[in-house]
Amino acid sequence: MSEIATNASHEPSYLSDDELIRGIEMLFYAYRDFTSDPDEILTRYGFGRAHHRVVHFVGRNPGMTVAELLAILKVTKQSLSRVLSQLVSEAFIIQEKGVRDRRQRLLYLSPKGETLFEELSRPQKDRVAKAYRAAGADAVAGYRKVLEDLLNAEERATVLQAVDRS
Amino acid sequence: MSEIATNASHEPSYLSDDELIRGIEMLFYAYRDFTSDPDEILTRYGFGRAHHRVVHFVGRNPGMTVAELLAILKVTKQSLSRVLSQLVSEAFIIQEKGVRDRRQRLLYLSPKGETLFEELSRPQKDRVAKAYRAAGADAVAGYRKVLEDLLNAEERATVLQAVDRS
DNA sequence: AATATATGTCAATAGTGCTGACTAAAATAA
DNA sequence: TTATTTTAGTCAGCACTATTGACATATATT
Repeated sequence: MSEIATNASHEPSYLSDDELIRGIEMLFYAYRDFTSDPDEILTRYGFGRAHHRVVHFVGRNPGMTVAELLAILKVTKQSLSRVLSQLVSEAFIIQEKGVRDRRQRLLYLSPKGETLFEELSRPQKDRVAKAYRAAGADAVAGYRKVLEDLLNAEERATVLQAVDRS
Repeated sequence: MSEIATNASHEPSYLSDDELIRGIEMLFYAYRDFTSDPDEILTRYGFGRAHHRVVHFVGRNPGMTVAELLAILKVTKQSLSRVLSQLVSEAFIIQEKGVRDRRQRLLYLSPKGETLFEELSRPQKDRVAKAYRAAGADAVAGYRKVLEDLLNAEERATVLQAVDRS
């Protein structure tokens, strides 16, 4: 077994095998509950989680390209294709040819798409706000720091840039 | 719009609309990368994430019943049935009749299952350990506090009990 | 003109989830 | 004892999300 599994006594307690597994499980539980509110709303539209992800990231990054979206979601273009086509044909998302590169399809939310974005993000923002309030400023900073350090190192810069774009 | 969306100036900055959305996105990114290592291992076994979740929670709660597992995973028994049957028929999981209630099927990992559990949890533990080390004790406490507060209130007690069982 | 890039599409397959309908066994209540 | 409830399992069918591979189109770059 590794030194982590055996938890040598000189390690801080939060690095014990047990605490690490708790950290894993907490993330599972939080993500499970976190997605439950939007899932309910999406069902009413006949959409799934994949649609939510597209609406979210296009809403946050108006004018992004399909390639950029693929890089964030880490799915294949064939997977994205289905949900994106639906969202476009049902007029939640608008595609415009790129001006600099006319091969690109720049993605925007329509007003209808904006409304869906708001509807989906409201319960999640409320949930995060409630947790942030309950936990306090220091805990929030710690939460963000740990999540950041959980990311694949090679993507940390990209993600932080994406998140900090606003 | 709600008071959260408009972010009245008397709110701390971490409760601004933008910071809340960052909190949402960080969770998405962390979960995305967090599941990537096990996913790769599972592919080699012909398994998916659902198998991982079963192996994990049975490994952590030896002798748990099917009903308990369903409550944690929040899926239907029909959904669980498929993956559980596979894991049993391939001898990763052992079912034993309950002694107190012989309708129950108490779930245990076989030695083979233990091995898979260890193999799957190793990269995740390493990832969490690395993040915890980098972030430090206070940040870890904050991380755990916020995740806890993100849970559905009515399940917080259950989850914390489950996580604290060890 | 040749090559590379960005996007889209068709076909086939896999994993995960759902509902509904049913069976079986065992526990519990009347 | 008999009736009801609980726990678990199973079968059929459907939907969503994801995959790979092959190919097409338009545009940009060299």
